[in-house]
Amino acid sequence: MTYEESLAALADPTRRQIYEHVTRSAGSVADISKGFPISRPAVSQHLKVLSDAGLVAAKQQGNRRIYRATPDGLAELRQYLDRLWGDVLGEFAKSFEKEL
Amino acid sequence: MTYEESLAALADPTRRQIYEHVTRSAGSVADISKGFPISRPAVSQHLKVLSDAGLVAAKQQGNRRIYRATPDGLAELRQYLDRLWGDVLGEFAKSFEKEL
DNA sequence: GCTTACGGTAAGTAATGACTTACGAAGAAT
DNA sequence: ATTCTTCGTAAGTCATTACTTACCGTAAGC
Repeated sequence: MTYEESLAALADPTRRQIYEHVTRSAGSVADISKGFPISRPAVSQHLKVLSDAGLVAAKQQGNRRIYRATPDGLAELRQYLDRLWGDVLGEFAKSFEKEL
Repeated sequence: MTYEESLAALADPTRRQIYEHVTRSAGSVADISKGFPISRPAVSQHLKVLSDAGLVAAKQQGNRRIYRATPDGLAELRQYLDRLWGDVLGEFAKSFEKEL
């Protein structure tokens, strides 16, 4: 569960769409698959990547697994970007000083 | 210059390293290439992707191009993640209510 | 019991993309 | 003027990965 994994997980367009869907409403794999033009195993594989990144988590409910979004992976990613943001603003300010 | 581009740009490990390097200190393509085990054209291609995403920008200086990090692309990405963060926290809270 | 629904995993394929070398254009230096 | 540096781009190669179909285990329904 690192920010690298979250970054790689959200980079793929369809996987990002799946994540956004889960973000808005949790559901079983079959439910989630309904809205996408790819096969159910493909969705399952995407959910595994999202799960490894800490972006979603599954709760077993009888025969089905309910996937829902978790804050963990996203929090890590936001923290990393905040660090970058600080560096960028710092260097950006320094570049102005040099130009004067 | 969309958040999708920034996401895809930062997903690749070596490209992310290049970006972080530029973040800390601006420099020419040759300068940046010094620290990496890949060819100069490869670095150039990575810089193009970063540039298209609005993460870096080049300033022509005679024969050389000085690349530096720009806030634009990173700002878009952070904004997108903030939107996601809100959705995730909202759904996360609702899931607690349901369990009680 | 048997069958049906759910979902993870294996294996194979096709597309994407990260790299290489080769080349060409444009400015600096001698 | 020509030589050298800088850097972008084209073309080709190799690895990664997103997808497919096929299969298996497990729980629910009849």
